[in-house]
Amino acid sequence: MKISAVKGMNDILPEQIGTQRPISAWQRLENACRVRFDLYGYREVRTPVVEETRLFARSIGESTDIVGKEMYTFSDRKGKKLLSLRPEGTAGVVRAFVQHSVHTRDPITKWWYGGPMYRYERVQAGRYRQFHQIGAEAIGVAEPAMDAELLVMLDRLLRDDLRISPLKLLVNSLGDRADRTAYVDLLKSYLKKHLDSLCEDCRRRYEQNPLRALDCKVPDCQPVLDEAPQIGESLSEPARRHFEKVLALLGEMDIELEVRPRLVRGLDYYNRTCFEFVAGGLGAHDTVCAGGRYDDLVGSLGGPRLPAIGFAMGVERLVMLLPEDPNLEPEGPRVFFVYVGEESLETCFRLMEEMRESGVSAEMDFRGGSVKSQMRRADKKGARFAIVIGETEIATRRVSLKELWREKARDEETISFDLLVDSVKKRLLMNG
RNA sequence: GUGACCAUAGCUCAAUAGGUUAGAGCGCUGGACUGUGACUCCAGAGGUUGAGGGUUCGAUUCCCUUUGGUCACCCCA
Repeated sequence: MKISAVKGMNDILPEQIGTQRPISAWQRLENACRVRFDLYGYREVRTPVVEETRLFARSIGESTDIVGKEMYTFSDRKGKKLLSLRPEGTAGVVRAFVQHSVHTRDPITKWWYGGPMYRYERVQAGRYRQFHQIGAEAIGVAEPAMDAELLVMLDRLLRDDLRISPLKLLVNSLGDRADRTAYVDLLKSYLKKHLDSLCEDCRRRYEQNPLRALDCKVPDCQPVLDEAPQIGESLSEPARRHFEKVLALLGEMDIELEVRPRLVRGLDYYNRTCFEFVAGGLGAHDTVCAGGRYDDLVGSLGGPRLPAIGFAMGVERLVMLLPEDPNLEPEGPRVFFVYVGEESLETCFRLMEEMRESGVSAEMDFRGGSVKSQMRRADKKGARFAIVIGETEIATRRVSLKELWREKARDEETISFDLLVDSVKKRLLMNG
């Protein structure tokens, strides 16, 4: 019986298989995030993969596709509670923040998180059922500088640290709740007049979520949408000033961006600033990072009425775009021991461990076989040195150190057992 | 939920019009060198042609069903 991984859930292997990047690419991305977030005062938080379903329903929105049809939901053994695999990270993080009354210790909380998320969707390029997000949330600051700092941090991370290119930052303001409801009314009455020139999907959106119609890609819809009222015109004075300040601060830092009046977000909780980083070369899903302000969410989950802003990055999408690492380390052992006969196995075993204890990676092939086949393996693993140990070496307590990689370098020098480790270390220090 | 395309060795792909024993490169194992890799040469292992059914003297090839994969729509990171 051959069992393979569940559809849409992928293995990440040490080496590259097909288009699936090796785990080293993931590690590079994760390390870059860790370093960058630390620089800006974000601390890591880890929350469970499973939460009560109501948490997601309340925060993400009952009417969203995510909650309506994409969650992995089940009842636990006792049957009382409905649980779900998390479809995104913010809800759980905010829940943890509220549950532990974190705001009582510090009025400002900056947290980052990462891990697998789950959505039951048809898989497609850049979209999986188990996928990974790395995100951050800054809770407690309403000032526009917070928005700007977050965007500067992301721009530096994506552009400078990860070298994602091409990359575009799109921003918009959704206004406050009242602005949004006023605008939705305005938009609806406009769309109503043009329903017959809109596509089928847009007519459905008109009923369900008019804002999403603005995102429509159907060419025939564009003329109508271009003429549609823009949310910018419906912003309250404070919301407008907030947005302008964000843009001013970003301009100050020479952050390149595009204001997209038609940019909206899929989750219900966003207000004011929202943004998206889009890259090329990913098929239909070019967004690698998205987020925005959610000033009402913490309060609505039973916590203090604190403003917040956050984002999430799609790890699979970013990893796919990560340029090859120019200075990739050879991952093989530095030293490979080759043994000839049972007695030399013991000697190799001991010397190999001595090598490792002093910090030099070493391996051997316990399966034995011919010296040739063991040497082949040493080469294949990318070892720097090979050491063959047989009867003569044991008798003289000396080994010859063969340097691989080099074409000629026949400098097989004999070294006594006692000096072996030091000698290898010295050579490693001398040239790489 | 809707639609399109694909499926042959571990990987990438061949196989004339439906024809005999399904091939190649890479990888793997071994040998040439009985204690020395990488280069070269030689050999070997590895296939229910995704699965099931049908048409046919004969199916990798044509038809149906099914499973899996890929991509797009919806939606989203």
